[in-house]
Amino acid sequence: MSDKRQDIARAAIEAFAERGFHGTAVPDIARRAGVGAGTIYRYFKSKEALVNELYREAKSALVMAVTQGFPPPGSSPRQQFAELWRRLARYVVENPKTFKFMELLHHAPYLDRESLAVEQRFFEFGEQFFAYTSGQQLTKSLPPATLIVFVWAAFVGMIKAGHEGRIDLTEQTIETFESCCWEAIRA
Amino acid sequence: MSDKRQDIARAAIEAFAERGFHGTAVPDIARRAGVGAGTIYRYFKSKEALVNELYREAKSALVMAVTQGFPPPGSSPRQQFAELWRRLARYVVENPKTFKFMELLHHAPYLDRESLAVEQRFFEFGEQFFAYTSGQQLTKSLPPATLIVFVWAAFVGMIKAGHEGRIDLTEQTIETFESCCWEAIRA
Amino acid sequence: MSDKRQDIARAAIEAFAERGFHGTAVPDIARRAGVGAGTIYRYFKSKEALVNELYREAKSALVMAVTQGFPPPGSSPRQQFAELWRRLARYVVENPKTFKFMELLHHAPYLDRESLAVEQRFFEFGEQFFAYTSGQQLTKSLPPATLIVFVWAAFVGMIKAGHEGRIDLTEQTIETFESCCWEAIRA
Amino acid sequence: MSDKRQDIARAAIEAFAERGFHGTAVPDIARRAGVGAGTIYRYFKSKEALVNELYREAKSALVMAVTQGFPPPGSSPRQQFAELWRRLARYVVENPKTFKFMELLHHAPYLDRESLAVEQRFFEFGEQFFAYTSGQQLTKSLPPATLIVFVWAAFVGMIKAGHEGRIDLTEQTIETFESCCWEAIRA
DNA sequence: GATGAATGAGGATTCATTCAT
DNA sequence: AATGAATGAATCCTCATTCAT
Repeated sequence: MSDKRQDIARAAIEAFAERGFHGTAVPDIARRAGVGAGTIYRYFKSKEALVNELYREAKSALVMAVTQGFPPPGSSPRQQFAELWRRLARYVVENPKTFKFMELLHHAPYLDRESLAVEQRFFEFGEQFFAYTSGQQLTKSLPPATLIVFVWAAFVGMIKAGHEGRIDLTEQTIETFESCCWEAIRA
Repeated sequence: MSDKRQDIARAAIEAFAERGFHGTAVPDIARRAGVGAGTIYRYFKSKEALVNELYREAKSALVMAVTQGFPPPGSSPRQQFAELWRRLARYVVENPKTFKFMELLHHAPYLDRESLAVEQRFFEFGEQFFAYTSGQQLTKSLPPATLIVFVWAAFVGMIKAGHEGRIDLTEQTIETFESCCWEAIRA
Repeated sequence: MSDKRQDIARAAIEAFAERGFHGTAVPDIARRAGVGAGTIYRYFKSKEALVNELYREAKSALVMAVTQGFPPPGSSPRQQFAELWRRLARYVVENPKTFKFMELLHHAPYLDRESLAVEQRFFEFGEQFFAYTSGQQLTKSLPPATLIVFVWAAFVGMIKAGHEGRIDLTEQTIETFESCCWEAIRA
Repeated sequence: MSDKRQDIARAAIEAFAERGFHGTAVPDIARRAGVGAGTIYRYFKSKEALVNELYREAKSALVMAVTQGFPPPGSSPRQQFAELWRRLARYVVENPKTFKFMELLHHAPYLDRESLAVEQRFFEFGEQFFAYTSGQQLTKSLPPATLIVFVWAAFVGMIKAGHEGRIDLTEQTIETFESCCWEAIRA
């Protein structure tokens, strides 16, 4: 008993991650998903709607994975930062295609307002965290936006380099990047 | 006396930067360049050849801008790092479309072996620098690849955040990121 | 207890009348009829079979409405002509969609032999009437086919003009057209 | 030296006349015209634009054929009516496909405002004529719209019957219909 | 050399029809 | 009997590439 919507979503994310939005043909997605081309249109209004729905779902899942039960009670901000990094890494290592998909589509012109709003909420969560740590003089007194940009940049770069084979995404490496990152932003 | 190849290259880079490879039509490039569609094929064998040549040229120009007359004689490694960061930033601020183009195309499946080789040389230059600084115990004793990945990640993330309006790409911000970055990697 | 075949027939006639044969999708008909798409194929072999059956039924109903109990005993040919005109008009005013449907499909390439035969019988009835009136020297000594063509043309044009809002289909107008028509063909 | 736009127009009119708008595939038109499918889109923005442009051109040509140098100087209204009828018939006999095309498309939902405006001007010309003749008490004192509707109905019905093989479109028949028509509307 | 009209393969999407439930 | 999800052929349209001028 297969869930066709699920099959299509998975196939589409893989295909988009590999070849981009315009580089991916709807019939290719259908073939990968093991469904007829027309079937995709029973679940998604159009190719654009498909990519937007998947983007929102992926981004929301990432936010969920990171924020669910966060912060762990009794943890220090430094520990919380480490926890965030670990959660992000775990999600991405477990869903490499989904992450590539999100990064490739990031800020693409075919993302609609709603998709961008989900993206925005993701950053706001980070900003709130750093607004707090900077208030506590644990991190540099820089705009929270600057801090989250730096941290996210380092994280994304690490993952991409891993996917490109430039570095090995071992737990060790991931921790190394995390501690570099903290040293970059700590007060 | 206009140089048509130059016109085409500029137009193509802009178009690719805005809409990606598959999202850009060759006739659109021709129109932007003010030439006939057929003319593009006098200078480039195909759309793929075009994008690959442009990618190599752009990456090479970036390498040139960064490595020309580097390191400044009598400068310390710390000063050299700052100089590298400044040169990268200057190039990117002066050629925003070209940078977007490079980042968008980065590791795309239509880049050929030769283009990837240019990319590789770019990273090798960074690795050599960090091999030296780490040898001097100025930067962490991590694989040079790890350091260059971190630094490049921070740089790219900063520029992209600037393009997306998430932060302001003032000299001040650029310097801030630079010093954060150094703190992240210094021994 | 709804008669599904009836529902489908009504829905199909309306849809075909509005958008034509090729412009109407079978699932649209199903939705309008309040049945599943597959159900249509329990009652009709195919879309073509559907349109042909409906066409024959509609044309037959029109013939019925006109010829049932015709001619009224003791009526003069002139009165009979008026009666025919009135019956046609009544049928059409009461079944506007059906008339539009018939006219739109008239002589379309997907009408099969049997449907055209029903069409043919309709004209033959008219020809017989005019063969008689011409024999009586009440109408012009023209081929009956010519007379029926003229009369039917005027009738159809009147109705269509009414549907298009070019004239008002009042009883008055209908009578006016009838008397013009008679003057056109009377001896 | 063939004019491709002309080829496409002719082919499209024939195809639309035979199978209707939705029943005609763009590649079919291309094949008939002896051009590539893509070529059609160099001359017409879309299938809808194509049908609308052709409709306007056809209707305008018909108006031209009828109104050019009309009325003949020194002719009586009765003669003028005959002349109109003759001109219409000549145009239609010489351009049978174009006439079928116009009639099939008449008041179709894909005709745009501009196309309907051309249609409107056609009827207005007729109304003006009958406003004059009725003013002269030569034709019945009925609304000009009613008269033009009647006459146009008879004309169209005659032509269609001819195309369907129901009557022969000889000069004789055409004249017969004309005189019937006049008798129908004369005062 | 330069052009841009022409092409047709390939793209997104629709829809008549089937069939498992 | 009735359904409507699933299909894939066929639709309209785009675009990389060619070639006559």
